[in-house]
Amino acid sequence: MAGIAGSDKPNIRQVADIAGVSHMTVSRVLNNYPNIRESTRTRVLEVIEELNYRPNSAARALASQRSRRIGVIVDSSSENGPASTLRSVELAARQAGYSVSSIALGSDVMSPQEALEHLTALGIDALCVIAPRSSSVSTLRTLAIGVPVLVIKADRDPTFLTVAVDQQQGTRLAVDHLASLGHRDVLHVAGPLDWLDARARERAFHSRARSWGIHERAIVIGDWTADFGYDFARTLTTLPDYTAMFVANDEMAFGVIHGLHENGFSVPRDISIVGFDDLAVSRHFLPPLTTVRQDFAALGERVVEALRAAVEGNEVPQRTAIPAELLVRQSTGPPRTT
Amino acid sequence: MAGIAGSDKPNIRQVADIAGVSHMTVSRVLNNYPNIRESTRTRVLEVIEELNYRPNSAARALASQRSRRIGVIVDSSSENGPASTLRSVELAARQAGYSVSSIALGSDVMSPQEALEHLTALGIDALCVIAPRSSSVSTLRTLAIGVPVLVIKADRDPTFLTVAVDQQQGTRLAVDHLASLGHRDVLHVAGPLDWLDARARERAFHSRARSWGIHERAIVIGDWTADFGYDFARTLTTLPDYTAMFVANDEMAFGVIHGLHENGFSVPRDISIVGFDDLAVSRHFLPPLTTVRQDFAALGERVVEALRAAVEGNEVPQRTAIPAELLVRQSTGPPRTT
DNA sequence: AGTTGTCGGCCTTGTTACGCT
DNA sequence: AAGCGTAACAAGGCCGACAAC
Repeated sequence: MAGIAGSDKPNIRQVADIAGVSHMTVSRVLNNYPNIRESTRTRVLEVIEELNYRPNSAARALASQRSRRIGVIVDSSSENGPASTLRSVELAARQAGYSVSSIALGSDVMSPQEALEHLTALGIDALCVIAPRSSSVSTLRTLAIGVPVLVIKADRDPTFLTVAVDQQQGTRLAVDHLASLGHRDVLHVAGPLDWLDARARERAFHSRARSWGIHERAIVIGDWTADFGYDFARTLTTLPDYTAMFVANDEMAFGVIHGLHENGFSVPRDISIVGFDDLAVSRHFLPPLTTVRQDFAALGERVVEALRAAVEGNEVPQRTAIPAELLVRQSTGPPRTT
Repeated sequence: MAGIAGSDKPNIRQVADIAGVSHMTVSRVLNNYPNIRESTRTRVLEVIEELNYRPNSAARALASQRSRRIGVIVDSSSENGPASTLRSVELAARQAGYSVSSIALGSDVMSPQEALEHLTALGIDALCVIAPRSSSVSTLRTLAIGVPVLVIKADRDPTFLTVAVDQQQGTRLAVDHLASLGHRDVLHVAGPLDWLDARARERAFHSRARSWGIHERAIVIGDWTADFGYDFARTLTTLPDYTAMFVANDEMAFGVIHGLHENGFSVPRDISIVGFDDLAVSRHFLPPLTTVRQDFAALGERVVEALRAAVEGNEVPQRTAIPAELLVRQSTGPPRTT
């Protein structure tokens, strides 16, 4: 088309013809087989460069029965955690030569089964499940999948590989921070308890609170949204008997602070607040939010490492925990002295 | 393997054998060809159901030279706008029977060329470019791509299809709001001007400000981050001679409010702030942020509609603009009277 | 007689082109 | 002409055969 003949996409045999070898030699060069003479390899690579040849991934997937694709099922992809995790998985996957196809569950009309259908129809070598509710995990447990499955969750699992940020340790950081400021009456605003992360934080909160002798009380169960936090805080018409809150994510924490403020209370003077996530805006909230940061980039890398090992038949780390980090800002202070 | 013979994935010929037809008939049933007797179609569909047969997408892509995949290049995928757009494109694509492969530009070591390389190596039927800088668009303009390309940007383009939220109209809403509150001295805090959206908002701001007789002044050019907004606001040790700011995105607006607050100024009493995006937390910021909302869901649908039409050879809408919406909250009020 | 390097043929699964009733 | 079939093809990978050193 462009004057020069053969501007169509070259295939492996054209490369072979020009290099004066068989198509299999080209294939071996491409796949780094050992038994190729150096001069042959160079010649082939030159022709590949010259023609700007790129192997056709569909043909490759068909012949090798390997798609080099990782399927990702992501629950509530609009939440910060899941979204960040997904992006980090995508990045790590690409760097490992894999592509990613993701399907969002949650608000869509999309069950785990359907999502899995879509992905297996696409042809995936491995499956990663992000930020799942326990119900999603249960469903997946009943399904025959045929490829390695990794679930991003904190607890060890008999069926799946797991990788996660250490929710327990992150929660400990938060509770220890409050306790060392002197708080002995702390409310936990949890996420929906069918979410594994929410459950893990809730359990860890109770356990750590107990060991500090923090007054045990009923927790509040939210839905991750700032709206919930706001509505809840607006119900507090008088100062409650606790002096701090450990809120399961930053968004709810924002809502809580907003609601408290509208009711005439001040953070941290009247109540201290610790969040979880460290959103980009958290340090610019009024007041800047003390929160627990999760290293999603590391998470994505561990995920891809593990799945890749599983796919390629190498030694697989059965479970990986990534440490969390506490960022102390201005939403926490000593308890009020009334 | 599992006792029953043939627990492996069935292929089209096995379906054909059991249904007593040729594999071509099965193919025709799958692709809704017209000339198939109803009874044959039913029989084939029954066998497909029974075997739980799913066509192999790699084989399909190889034979048909169509991957039913849309490649997406997304600039700064961590920003809210791009991220939301990407998710909406993914959703719309899946509903249209397409899959999506996305590559993030920006902080990564990844040029538009490389991204395009990756995607074309994967085999895509169409390309969508999200939230691009003008430099990315220029680069792409020089590249022969071979598939329909849609760029999400506000201006018409000779080379590419375009779809976008109407930045000009959205900006008008913001400026009109401030003007009708009485503001005649407004500062624009822009995004990086090599970003098409930032540039569009800046142009629209100037044009609309002029028609209201708003005092012309140098704009401030930021980088979309809350950190920038904060640093800028901290430089304002005394009240400036303007009474309102139109900030090009909510994140910077958060930073600005934070910085103003630390300098002892109050929003909106001393200065009114309008943002752009409507993040989930914007309504819970202190004060809740007046902002311009973009309908990303509609955006994704239009994108996929247009690309699909282009791929399948139907009538293509060359350019689509989606209206924006102003949300008036509490970060804006009448100008201070000093 | 072994290694090392290369070749041709057949395989993957579905679609396109054409042809026969 | 509606309804279906056969052959060729898409772009690679696997494997046995065989030549060269």
